[in-house]
Amino acid sequence: MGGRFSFTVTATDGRARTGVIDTPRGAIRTPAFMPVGTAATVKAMLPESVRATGADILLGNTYHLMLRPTAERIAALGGLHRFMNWERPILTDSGGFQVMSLASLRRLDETGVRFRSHIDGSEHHLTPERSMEIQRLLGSDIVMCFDECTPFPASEAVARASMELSMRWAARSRDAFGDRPGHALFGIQQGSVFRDQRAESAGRLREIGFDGYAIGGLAVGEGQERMFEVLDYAPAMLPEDRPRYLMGVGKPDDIVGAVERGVDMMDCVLPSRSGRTAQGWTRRGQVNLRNARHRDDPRPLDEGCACPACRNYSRAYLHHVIRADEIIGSMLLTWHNLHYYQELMQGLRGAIAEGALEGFVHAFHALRAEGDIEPL
RNA sequence: GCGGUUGUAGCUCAGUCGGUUAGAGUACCGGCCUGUCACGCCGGGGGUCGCGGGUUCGAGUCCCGUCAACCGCG
Repeated sequence: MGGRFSFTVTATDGRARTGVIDTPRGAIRTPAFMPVGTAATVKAMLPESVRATGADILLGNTYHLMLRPTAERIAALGGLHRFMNWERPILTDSGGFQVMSLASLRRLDETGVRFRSHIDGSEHHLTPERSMEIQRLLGSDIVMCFDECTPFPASEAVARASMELSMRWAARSRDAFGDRPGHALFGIQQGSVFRDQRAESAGRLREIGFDGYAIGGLAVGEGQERMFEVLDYAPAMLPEDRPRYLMGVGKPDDIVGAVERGVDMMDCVLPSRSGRTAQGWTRRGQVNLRNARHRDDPRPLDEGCACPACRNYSRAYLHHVIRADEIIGSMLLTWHNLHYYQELMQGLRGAIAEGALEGFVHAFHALRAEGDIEPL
């Protein structure tokens, strides 16, 4: 697929930016929230429903798709977009997160990582070169460098060794990716919570040169305060004219804080996973639909929300189908959560465009401070 | 009427040779989830061991009686 990949900032407000990433598969409005579709599906959602929430781009995952159904099979079937019926942009993670999350199932050395499959025990050698190949076979629009997501807490020495390994892998990823018009390769900054390491990582990535730059190794247990401390300096270390992608974030207030600090893209499993574990995210905060107080409540989850779950169903119904473990419970709550996240992003984009971000953020926190609606 | 089996948490059950404050699953009440090993994980409340007597230092456990349910025979 020929064509362009470009990023245009259309407005700024403080450190925050809004704009658009153009790709041959369509535009991505920024700041963007990307729902996670690890195994070629945003769980409990049809792709057209995900699109209806306002998502411009989805995530897929190298590690999971490599194991099942395999990248070669997906390529033979016409690529990931066609396979999963999502024609818009897809960003694929490289497997770097699984280097951390599946630490007990893998062995790491300079060449890469050997994983023992959690599905059938088979062994897979994931290297920067193999990760690039898999992401090419999938047809990913935005390819992520193969890295190691540094766990938290990590000592300065451990964090440095991890960051330096990721930088060597970034160079190898760049070489292996080659020149693919219309497809982007993003580098990933590491360095844990150490400012000098973040700066060094950013410098090495800029030297290599990427189409976009991710901030990795955050939201891994350090807490919001320390994450924001890093975000107070990390984005400015990355090229201003390229998208900045904060990986794996987050809760709504994490997202707002990250956008205020200059982040353009984010992804998180939280709205979709929470949707399957009874947690609803609304303008008023987090609501556990399993709680008995919803049992007789005829009101919608969020009276101001236009999603199907809020338009057509009561809290009592959501409570019932979730408690009864009915599939539609996961469907409705996931739909709502993704809708709310996208509405939040739209609000942030609009506020930045109008130079009104401060007021928007103030209102965001004020409504949350009120808490959920009173019980009946 | 006779013989047998079974009565332990709301429900389904475990409980060794009689031995600490009687357990599990589920249900119930609540919490958690951040580049998805995830329809998952964690915590909490809840019992006059059918009832009454007896033996014993000590009984859910052994003995006697009794009530109930179920099975079989009349």
